Amino acid sequence: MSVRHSLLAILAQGPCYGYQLRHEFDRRTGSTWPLNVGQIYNTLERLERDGLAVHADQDDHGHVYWQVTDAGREEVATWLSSPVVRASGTRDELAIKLAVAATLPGADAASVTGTQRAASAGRLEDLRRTRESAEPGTPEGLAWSLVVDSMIFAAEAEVRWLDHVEARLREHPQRAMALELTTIRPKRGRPAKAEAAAVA
Amino acid sequence: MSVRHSLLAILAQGPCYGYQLRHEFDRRTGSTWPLNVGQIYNTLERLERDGLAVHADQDDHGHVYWQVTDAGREEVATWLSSPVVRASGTRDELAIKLAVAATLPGADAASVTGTQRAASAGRLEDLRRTRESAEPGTPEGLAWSLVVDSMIFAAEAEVRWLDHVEARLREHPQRAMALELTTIRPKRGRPAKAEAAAVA
DNA sequence: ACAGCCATGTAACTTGTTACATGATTTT
DNA sequence: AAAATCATGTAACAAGTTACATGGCTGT
Repeated sequence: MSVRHSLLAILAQGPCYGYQLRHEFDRRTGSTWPLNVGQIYNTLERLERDGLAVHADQDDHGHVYWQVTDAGREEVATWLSSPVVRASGTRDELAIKLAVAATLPGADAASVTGTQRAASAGRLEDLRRTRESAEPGTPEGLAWSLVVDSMIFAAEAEVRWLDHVEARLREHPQRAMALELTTIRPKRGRPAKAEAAAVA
Repeated sequence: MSVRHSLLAILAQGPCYGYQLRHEFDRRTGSTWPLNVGQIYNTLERLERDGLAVHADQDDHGHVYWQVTDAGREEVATWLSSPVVRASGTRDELAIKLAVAATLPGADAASVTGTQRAASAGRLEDLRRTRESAEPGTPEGLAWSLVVDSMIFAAEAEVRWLDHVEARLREHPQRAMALELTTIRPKRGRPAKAEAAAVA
């Protein structure tokens, strides 16, 4: 919901037209996650469907402007005043992957962590190098550096966790974590529908 | 794609039926992100559609078994041997939100970071308390502790980043980061379609 | 008898995302 | 004249997610 909410929040600053919204989003997020233009128009239509935004008048140039509604403004206020909750609902792809790989008798968890560690460490280096080339003065530069920093902090945590996992894997051989497939509750001799049908 | 891939990877250990797959996924991820049963059947159908899994025979109990195909096995191998790339494509909800909030003249970025910091720190405490209650011996406990640790590491990084952002916000008043809405490239006097139509 | 789990499935819906069509205007 | 950018939109799809319908079996 972050794209949707972001666009709505920008719109709450004043009426915008579609293309402009992309521009605003892109420079605010440091062009880190560029938005496909089509998505803007989709999102605007969905915002309208949900009563959070409406069409406004066109300007001299024929730009199709959009405006936030009262409900939309409320939605933005709620969004800004409530934390992003990472608890449940947000699945961590990497954590899932490693948990599954580590408990899979047929997989080599150590090689998974190895590959991932190399990739994450490489990415971290890239990010740090990128970080140097920040233009400190401009507002765009400030916003951009915050975004890059968030990625750096996350990548550092990822690498630390991977080291931690590798240590655990060294302590316990994978055999200690592997989970065989289980039949949920083996009930022998239960006459099943299919069997019954075959008998009949 | 993590759910899809996880289910396929579990399936690659041996034929499973739907309900069993949920069980396997849940215990491997420490029941941290419980899976709605319906999603299993959806995913299985989609895997079949994509040629990665097929129906197998039913057993005595009438369980509908599924089997991985060669293409599916290949897919699993590729998944396990390639890193999760967090670079582009993966949007960080919190980073987006803060970047947008910080550059919005009408928003109070400091209160956003404050709320989020409190929430994240609270969550971190919960996680650490949860961590204590790990059953160390069992394979399930080992896998579960890895998942919890990943969340702890991530939450720590989040709190650290938020502190970092708050420091930056204190250095620069929000005015220094705020971005006014811009007209992309103001072109005066351009005869627009709408205007031309109105004139005609 | 009844609650609850096991088990399969279907239908609908959400956000995010891309590919494409279309045309005006600007730059080279 | 051609290429690039501005601008609006449409159509389709992916993955995830939920709600619901439908049964059989199990323990109390």
